[in-house]
Amino acid sequence: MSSNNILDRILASAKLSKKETAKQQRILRSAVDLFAEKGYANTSTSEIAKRSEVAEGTIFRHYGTKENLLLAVIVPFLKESLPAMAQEVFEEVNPAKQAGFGHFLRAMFLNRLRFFRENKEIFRVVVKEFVYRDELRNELMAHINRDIVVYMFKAMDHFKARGDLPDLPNERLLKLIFPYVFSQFVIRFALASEEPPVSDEEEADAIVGFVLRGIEGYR
Amino acid sequence: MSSNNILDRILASAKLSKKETAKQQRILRSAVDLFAEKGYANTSTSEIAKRSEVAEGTIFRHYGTKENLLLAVIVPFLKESLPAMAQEVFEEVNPAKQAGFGHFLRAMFLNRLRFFRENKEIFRVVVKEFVYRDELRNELMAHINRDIVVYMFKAMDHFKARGDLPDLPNERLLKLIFPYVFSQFVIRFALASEEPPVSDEEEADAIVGFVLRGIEGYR
DNA sequence: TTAAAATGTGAGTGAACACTCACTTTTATT
DNA sequence: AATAAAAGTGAGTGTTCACTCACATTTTAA
Repeated sequence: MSSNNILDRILASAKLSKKETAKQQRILRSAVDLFAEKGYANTSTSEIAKRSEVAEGTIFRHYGTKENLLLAVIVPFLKESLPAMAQEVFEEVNPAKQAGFGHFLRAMFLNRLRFFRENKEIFRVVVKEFVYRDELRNELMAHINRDIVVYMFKAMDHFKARGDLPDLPNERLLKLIFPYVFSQFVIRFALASEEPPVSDEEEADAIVGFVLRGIEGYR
Repeated sequence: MSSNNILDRILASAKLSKKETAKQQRILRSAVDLFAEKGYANTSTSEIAKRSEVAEGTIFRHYGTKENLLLAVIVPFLKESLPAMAQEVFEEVNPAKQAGFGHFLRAMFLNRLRFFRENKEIFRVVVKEFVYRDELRNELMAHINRDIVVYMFKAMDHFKARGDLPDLPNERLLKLIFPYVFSQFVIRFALASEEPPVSDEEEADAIVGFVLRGIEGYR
């Protein structure tokens, strides 16, 4: 393995993609399903070939290695889900336009809830491998800290200036809020076998309410 | 694989254990370290043999299969950590003796924090495999629901009767509290590379406070 | 229409894997 | 001290794995 880190390789491989063959799409679909179900390490390339009704050689013609196939699955998801938290969401969910931190948090929660639901299988793959592979996790965390957390801090400063958020250090606030919200996604989409029979809005109200009251105590 | 479920096999294999050889202990130690670091699927038995300075055959003499070795690692931990939550903790942390739900929760948090810290490596193995293996997770969850949740519900009823806890359905309360508390353990011991420079008591106060205020809103 | 490039194939390959077994060494029993 | 039982060994085994490659088919470009 060369000196490149994973994210560089992710971006590089994403650049290469022109158009996907029908067979490529079938390969990716099968890979996502199998990785989500049994994990990367327990899925063989011959199994993926069989399910996609494709010769095993075809997989390697397009992706070169099994590892690259995993990246081809994860890349588009990360490219959408992580920066989205920083850009798309921050526009749709513009802090300046929101009535308060609660509304902002609620909008973010609902936005990501729907995105993860639409990409449930890939989310499962990412969670599994995030826990399983230290190297991948460390590089992802570095990326998140570098690019995403900055935006969250900006939003928090905004609401703190408006007196809508207690004047705790940003880092402390994030550590109180983020694990709680994210654990809901992990439980719902990666661990539980089925979703609870509650509307998204009710769920959002409950969780945001919980978080807001929890934070308020520090004022 | 026979009709036995995992937990039955766990209990059966635990029954067999008489006394451990020095080499057996070295094997278990190496297995824990390697499983925690790279995951079960990415660790080979020859690697475990090498690190424990033991012939590969010795591993199979004692454990029969690689899968059984994993169970031999996980069993004692589960036998201590899960029932402990139901018995030891509920005696040491007797609901009737606690000033209130907050004190009870705080005591439980500190108790498990210390236990997981002492068994950090095994905790990492369990978390990794819990996320990675659907079958193991489902059986573990069934066990937790059957044996542990019952105790938690009893404690909650106790505090509700004393008016120390809002009169929400137990299930709902648990779903609000448990993910938050447990995610703290997962982040701290399974995902983060080092522990934060905060005293256990401060951490307990922060988290319990957060949870209590979050719940109180529902009154 | 034809050449070239891209896509697709599946038998084949070496390495790694979990596990076996005939045998040796150590420990426990009398 | 003799014997049996338990623990330990490592070369060997069959299987599975990711990956290759010479060739076939399809698509694109001129």
